[in-house]
Formats: sequence, C-alpha cells, structure tokens
Amino acid sequence: MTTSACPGYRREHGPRFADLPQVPLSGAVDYPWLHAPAAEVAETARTLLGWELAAGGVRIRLTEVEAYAGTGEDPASHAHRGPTPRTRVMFGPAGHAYTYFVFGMHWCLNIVCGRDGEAAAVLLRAGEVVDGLPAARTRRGDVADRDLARGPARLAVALDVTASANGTCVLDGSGPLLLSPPTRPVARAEVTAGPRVGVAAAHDVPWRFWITGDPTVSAYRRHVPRRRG
DNA sequence: AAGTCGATGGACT
DNA sequence: GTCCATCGACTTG
Repeated sequence: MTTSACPGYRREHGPRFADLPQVPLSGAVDYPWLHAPAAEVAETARTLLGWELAAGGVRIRLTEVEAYAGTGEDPASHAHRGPTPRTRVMFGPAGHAYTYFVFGMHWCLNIVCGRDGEAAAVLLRAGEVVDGLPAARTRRGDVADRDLARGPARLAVALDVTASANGTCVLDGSGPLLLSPPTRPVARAEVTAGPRVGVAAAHDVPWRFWITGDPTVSAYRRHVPRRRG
C-alpha cells in the first residue's frame, strides 16, 4: 500500500518517502486523533500526555502540553494571521514537528495536529526523562532529574531539538524524533487543565494540560510550602 | 521560597 | 520598532 505515516507531506530538501529504508513496524504508526479537526486540538493535547518521544538518545514521557488552534481562532497561535515562512509546517499534515526560536536563545517544540490546511499544534512543555539520562545530563548540565525537561526550552535541549527538526515527521522514524504510545497510560482523572502560560487572550479556555502532581511539570504552584525544611 | 528582570535574535507590521 | 508559547541569575525575606 502507499500509505505513509505522514500522508501528503514531502520535504523540499530531504529523502522522499519512497527512498526511505523499509522500517519493519510493529503496528500502525499513524494515530487518527492527531488528525482530528483543529477545533478539537485541546482533546488532542490531552491525549498526548503520557505518550513518549525519543530523540538524540533520550526518551521522555510527556507530562505537560498546551494546545494551539489555527488561523482566526486563536490569537495566541503563531498561525493566527495565516501562513508565513516560519509557520508553514503548521499548515501541513499532522504528525510533524514545528520548532521555533524564541527570546533570542530558546527553541520550542510542537507537534502539528489537525487536518491538512489547519494550523493546529500542541506545544510540548515538559516531560519526564525515562531513558537516556546520561545524554540528557550532558546537554542540560548537573540539574535535578525532574528539571531535565521541565519547561519547553529545557525539553528541547534535553532532546537536542533545534531548527533541523522543523518539518520532520515524528511518526515513522524518518526524522530525529519518534513518538510512541504510553508505557504507562494516563487516566483522565490524573489530568489537570488550566490557562496557557503567557497567553492573555482566551484566558477562559483551559488549553494547558498536565499530569496532576507530577514533579516534572512546570505548573503554577499556587500553594507553597508553609515552612522551611 | 518567591518575585524581579536582563539576555538576545528573528518574525512580523 | 515591537512583540515574544523563556530561562536562570539575582534579590529579598
């Protein structure tokens, strides 16, 4: 069959799918919910919690994500005003990485969602390193394990994700990233939703999701310890 | 422990 | 020229 994990997608400079090595896949590598309409991107984000992402010899379990909808629907989305050279891949098919440089020093990693032409995406905000701890430490320095991928820019560093990952597929192993189903699934009851970070508009819509109580989450900590240790 | 603020560069109007 | 989906060093208590 001609089915690719990344239908409709072709990199301008890179191997064609037909040229890629045949990877024996132990099961389907596309996930229909990634292609859900942009209007349902919040549910897609929630679903990604607990899923694992491997890159650069490190594998993380996603613990915190944020949903962004597309053109005209979400003022906080890079795609809000339509496609630009930077946001081009957001308008492509789901299952690809959208990386961008921010604040002059940080990279952030998103997974493109929605139907082709819709610019929905999920920002990966935090994860727990479940494999490749030494490699993660090499990149992140001598920090606590829970801090290795806590925060979107730290997550990108831990996985060695920068510009070169932009537009690559995260489903079929053709790029540096590979998404895989949860080793330990996350029940709905374990998930908390709240406002997105740094987003003033649409503050009423809780499009940030995290695993409740997980130490790797960069969640607001409204309740602080009452006493010093 | 929690708040403040500077660094630093590209996209977009 | 302005805006940023940030981080971490520094300050204060």
